Amino acid sequence: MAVLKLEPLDRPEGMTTHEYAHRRLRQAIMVGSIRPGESLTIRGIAEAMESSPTPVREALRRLSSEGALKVLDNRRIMVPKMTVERFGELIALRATLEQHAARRAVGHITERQIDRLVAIDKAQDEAIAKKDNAAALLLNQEFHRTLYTANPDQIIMPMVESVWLQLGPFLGIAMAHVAQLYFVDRHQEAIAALRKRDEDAVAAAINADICEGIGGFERAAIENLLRLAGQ
Amino acid sequence: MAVLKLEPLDRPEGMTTHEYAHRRLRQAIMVGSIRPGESLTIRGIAEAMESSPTPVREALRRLSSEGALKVLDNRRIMVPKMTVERFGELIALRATLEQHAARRAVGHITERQIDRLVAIDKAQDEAIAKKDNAAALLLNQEFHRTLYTANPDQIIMPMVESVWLQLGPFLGIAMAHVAQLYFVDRHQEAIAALRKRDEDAVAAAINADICEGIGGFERAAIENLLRLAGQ
DNA sequence: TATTGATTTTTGTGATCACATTTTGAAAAT
DNA sequence: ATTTTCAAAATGTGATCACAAAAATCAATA
Repeated sequence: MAVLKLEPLDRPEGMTTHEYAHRRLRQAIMVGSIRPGESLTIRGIAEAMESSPTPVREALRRLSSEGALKVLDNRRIMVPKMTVERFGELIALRATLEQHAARRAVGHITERQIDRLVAIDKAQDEAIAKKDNAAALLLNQEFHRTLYTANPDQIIMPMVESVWLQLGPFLGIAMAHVAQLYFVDRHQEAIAALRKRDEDAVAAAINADICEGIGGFERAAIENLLRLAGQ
Repeated sequence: MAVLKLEPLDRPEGMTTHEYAHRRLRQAIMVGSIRPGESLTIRGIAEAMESSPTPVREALRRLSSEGALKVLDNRRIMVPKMTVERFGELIALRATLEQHAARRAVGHITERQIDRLVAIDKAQDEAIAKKDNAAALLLNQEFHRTLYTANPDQIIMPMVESVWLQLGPFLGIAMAHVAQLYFVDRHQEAIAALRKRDEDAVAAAINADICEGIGGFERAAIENLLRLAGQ
């Protein structure tokens, strides 16, 4: 059996086993440490995290509902393979979703929350300077999440996270094969637009942030990466 | 214990128990037959469908990941309550998601598939004429699903279904308190735009279809409905 | 050597059980 | 009548077991 490497995560008291399993698997998928196509076994995962099949199955069900995993006809479970077409769909959807989420947040976000965005952006820049890809990625996500959740009635966040999760394996491949991910972001542009409550400008900044960031990969570069990773 | 009424669904051979439980619960939520706020118990559901806690728990996990159910701090599970704000968010998100999905389908859909849309629309009109609300609702969903899934690489459909599911309970309330749901749709406009491969026109038709359909409820009417239902 | 066939192992699935926590309901006290 | 206390019932959770299906292994055959 393929040995599943699962980074141990800290487990807050009161967290259920299936929830913990969900978080650990999610994390592993997000950073691309589970190879697409590699089939996951319930017992294997349970053993790797020293628990039993029941909670692991629940975690797997959730992850498949979140689009992070695919159940085959054999009832086998795997990380979906990435294709150029799927990648294009994911980026386009991400742009649409996050522009919508940003627009819907403009009317709710407070100056205090915008200050927090500034702080997160600063921390991300520092992580980039230190060439800490993983930290930069996490801070980038936190920036976007903080913006979108400023809307208290927001219901889109799980969908945004789903897209991030489906993009995760590709990022993992990219980080493994590209010496250094060069980050470009339009966060300051977004912040300025937020201060002015300019909804269109916020949406434009978010759109550019996505399209020039991860979405900026050329088709040839994507094909190359996928080939390198043996997809 | 509150007796849970679960409409028996036909179960194709080979369908697992948790999958069957998922479908039955989903159906019940979609038509609003589970009151928001009513707490669901695993054992109660298992008993109602003559199975055991394990597969029911898996179904509940999936449904909560799909936004159809909410887990409270008590670990109790319930259908989320509807508010005017949430309703507004759901409609706005639905419009954005489905316009995107429609745009992404225009380049892929075949004339044959458009013919199928025509047939579905005709069937829906007949259901409306017969005042069969449930059938009309299902056919309306089939129309939209058929359009969006014309794109073979589409990844948005689960999200669209999630919004439908979250809107479901409200529809249930509306159908229970309004004598007759009057359906307005822009399907023929969408079909004409599809034949012309006019992406903007397709998106406009879908947007109008949503905003003038379920989204057309006035704020006062929504508040009234929610109050009637004792939310 | 490649291929078929049978046997063994692995795997997904769902029922059951034990345990801890929560909820409930009745009795007692204020 | 209201609140508090405490025991009983209900509930979520996770480990274990049995069963069937799928996969893998290996021997026999072409």
